[in-house]
Amino acid sequence: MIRFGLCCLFVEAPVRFRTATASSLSSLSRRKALEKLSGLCLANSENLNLALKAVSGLGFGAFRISSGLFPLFTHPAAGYGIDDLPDAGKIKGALGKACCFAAKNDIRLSFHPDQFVVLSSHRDNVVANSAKELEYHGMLAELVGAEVINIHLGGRHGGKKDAIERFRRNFQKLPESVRRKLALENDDVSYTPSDLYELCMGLSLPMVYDVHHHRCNPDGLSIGDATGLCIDSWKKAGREPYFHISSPKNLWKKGNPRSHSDYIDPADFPACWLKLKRNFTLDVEAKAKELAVLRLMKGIHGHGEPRAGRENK
DNA sequence: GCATGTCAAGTTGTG
DNA sequence: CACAACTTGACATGC
Repeated sequence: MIRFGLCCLFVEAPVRFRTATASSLSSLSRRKALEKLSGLCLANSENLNLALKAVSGLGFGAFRISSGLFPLFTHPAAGYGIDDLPDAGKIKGALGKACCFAAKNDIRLSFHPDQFVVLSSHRDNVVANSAKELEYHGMLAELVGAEVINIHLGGRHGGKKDAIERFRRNFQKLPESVRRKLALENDDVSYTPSDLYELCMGLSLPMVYDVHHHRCNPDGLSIGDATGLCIDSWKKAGREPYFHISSPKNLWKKGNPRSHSDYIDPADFPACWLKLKRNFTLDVEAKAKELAVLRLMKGIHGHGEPRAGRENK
């Protein structure tokens, strides 16, 4: 069984998350700023409940929660703690409700902190900010019962070998509560599944397999082989493997193949995934959001096998 | 109202 | 060297 996952947003379902800019808050008193942030956090926590209901209603089994759920939480000037917010109690209540709903309806929750989290950076302040950001995600994950915080390894200053060592060192300094939720994903320019596998197994860190990134940044492994490595890394912890899929804009023609298209081209769905005996989670990264997930589900379950294609490239 | 420029942050590759 | 790409849209501003 494939557990299909939606990433962060909806295009059709009336669920929207709110945000604020640091500059707009800077003109307010601290008290006013915290009031405004509190309202946004509460609205977003309630919107998360709407999002999970929609996810469940559409028949999806996973949801990636936007990192912006608490706007500007780690910002150097505008940042705050949850207990600084006037609505802290209500916010925690709404998140607890989301947690229960997800558990009851078997919705797997994850986070994917953005590109600013670079544990392999050679710059101390970048690493410190990354740790802060991960602790924020860890706190939210505890409150909503999210299982996975998925990140990339990061840059490769000084060569991949050195960068991996920096990552290892900085990873080990993170609180245990954060470490046990982290997962590492192959990226589209630097680190391939082969680059990550040994590190992941050594740190008991599961590996998220993004097949599109693997096609952009290949390592000689077939998709089947890389899928196997990913499954291994999750099996070790007795957890369900996690994959990502997306299709490039412009159908692999010239231009940047890295940007995402509205829908998943059925030919981009690896045929070998249909033969897997074990359950897995598949996040669908596509601009048409829930419509793209629905279309892919229909393509897989409704009309037999998708066309086999690009098995290794 | 509505159009449009702007948002905290890192790293890499392209034109 | 500027800019786009990475989960992206929503907010703030000015007409």
